[in-house]
Amino acid sequence: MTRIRLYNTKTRAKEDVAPIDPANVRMYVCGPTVYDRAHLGNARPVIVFDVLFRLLRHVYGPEHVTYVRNFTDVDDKINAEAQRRKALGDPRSLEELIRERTEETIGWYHADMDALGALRPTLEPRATDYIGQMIGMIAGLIRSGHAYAKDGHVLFRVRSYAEYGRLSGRSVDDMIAGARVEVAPFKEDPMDFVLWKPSDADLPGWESPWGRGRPGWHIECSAMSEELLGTSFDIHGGGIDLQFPHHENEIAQSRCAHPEADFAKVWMHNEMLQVEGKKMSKSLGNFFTVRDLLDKGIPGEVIRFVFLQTHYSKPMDWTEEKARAAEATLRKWRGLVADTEPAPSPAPSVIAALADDLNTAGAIAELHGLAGAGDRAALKRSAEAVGLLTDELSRWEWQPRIVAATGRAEGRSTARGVGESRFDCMDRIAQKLADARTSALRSKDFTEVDRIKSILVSAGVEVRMSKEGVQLLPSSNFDPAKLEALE
RNA sequence: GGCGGGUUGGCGGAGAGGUUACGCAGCGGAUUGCAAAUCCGUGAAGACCGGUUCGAUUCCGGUACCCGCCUCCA
Repeated sequence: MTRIRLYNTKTRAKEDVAPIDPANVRMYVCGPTVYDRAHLGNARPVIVFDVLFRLLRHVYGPEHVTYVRNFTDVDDKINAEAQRRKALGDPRSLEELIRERTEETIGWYHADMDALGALRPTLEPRATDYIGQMIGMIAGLIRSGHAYAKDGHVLFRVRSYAEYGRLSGRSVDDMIAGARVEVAPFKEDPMDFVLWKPSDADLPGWESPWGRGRPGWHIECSAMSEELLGTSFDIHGGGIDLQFPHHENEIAQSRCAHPEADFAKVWMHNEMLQVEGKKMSKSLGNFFTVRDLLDKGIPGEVIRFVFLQTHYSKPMDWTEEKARAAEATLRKWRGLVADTEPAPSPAPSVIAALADDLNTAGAIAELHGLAGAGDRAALKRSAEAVGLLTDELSRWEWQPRIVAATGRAEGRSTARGVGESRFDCMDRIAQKLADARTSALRSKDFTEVDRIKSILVSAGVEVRMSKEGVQLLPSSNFDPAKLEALE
């Protein structure tokens, strides 16, 4: 069996993965707060842990891996959006507006992540469906002295957990010394964090022993992971920015609630995304969502490829240049594996790269090797192991056909599935160009051929002409409107 | 201020204490009405200063610069 090695943030070392129960390998990843479209940075953990999910399924069997990724659907930003809509005159109740907002955001999230070729996790719990478990866990922490209630709030007593700060390598005293937070009056200690907080009448709330209120952010993940994966499980993932305080707090809550258990054995953190060398932020004007890129015509598969080129533990830079290069490579590979039956299993070299702490860049290098060797079946199957060259992601590419100079069309044609209409004119124009070229080759007057070609190029269509015939390849920025002059 | 990550050829980006990463771009050639694509070939690196070693880009220490977290942003 393939030995998977992963870098464990908790021990700061690469370790062999030894599942608690190989018949049910369990992974939890912190999911999105569903208040708006996912931005490009949100895609990174999704793709990273999707590759790990695929690898675990490959090694332990698809039915022996449980992957949980939550939706945080109770949050002040969600409330703010709902209140904004209400202020704009929407007659519905706040609860209805919140429900609508989270429902539509979850729908967007699924659509966008599907477009990136990410498999859906085994379970996608919503925080609001686990309020009871959270209340139970908080009550237990109060009983054991790890938490206290004050003025409708419940706070975790950080000093009661000696190992607090272990994951992120911080000491409580250092943090207090450098802290910039003002201390709320209901806190015993500045480091204590909220488990439960009171809700006003105009905020969503649930009845609890401490009054009507809502849970703090950190308790959600502790309660859901325990309910769905147990008190000890194999892998916990998320962005490096969650390492502190979110993951530190999760560990404190869960280990204090269940001192006999380990909680997560391996902690994995992906590094952040940058855009053209800078942090993505609204103030820098380089903030964009996954949907923005898809709408610009950049295929999800291209986005995925760009992400996989950088190891998850390193900061990654998104650039237009990378997207262009990735698209060129994928075009080449897709041409190579078209109509190819995948090999029964991925190339061992690809699996070996992935098993070495998810070395996706190394895996892609191996794929280049397979492509260079012309091993189409292995390329297709191996690429699928990292979620590339899958049939689900093939829609972006128009499968070009060659219109021969003899006037007869050859080969397969048209895009598969959705989006076909965009390319409806392609065959007709290709034929027109092929005809013009046939007569030009006789008359030696290429004026008309060059005219058609330059219009196509300006519309974002690559034109290839050879003695086999004419081939048109619309690129991702193809604009059908610019072809009107040819109609 | 505290904690953490990074610095590899023109660009992107891996592994390995001694032997070609890989891709893109470039250059030379084949092919082509032009061009593209394709094919063949090819040069190019390891921030800086020390140390360990027969030998380090790879291990250790320091310096510089960049980035992130410490604020419910993945």
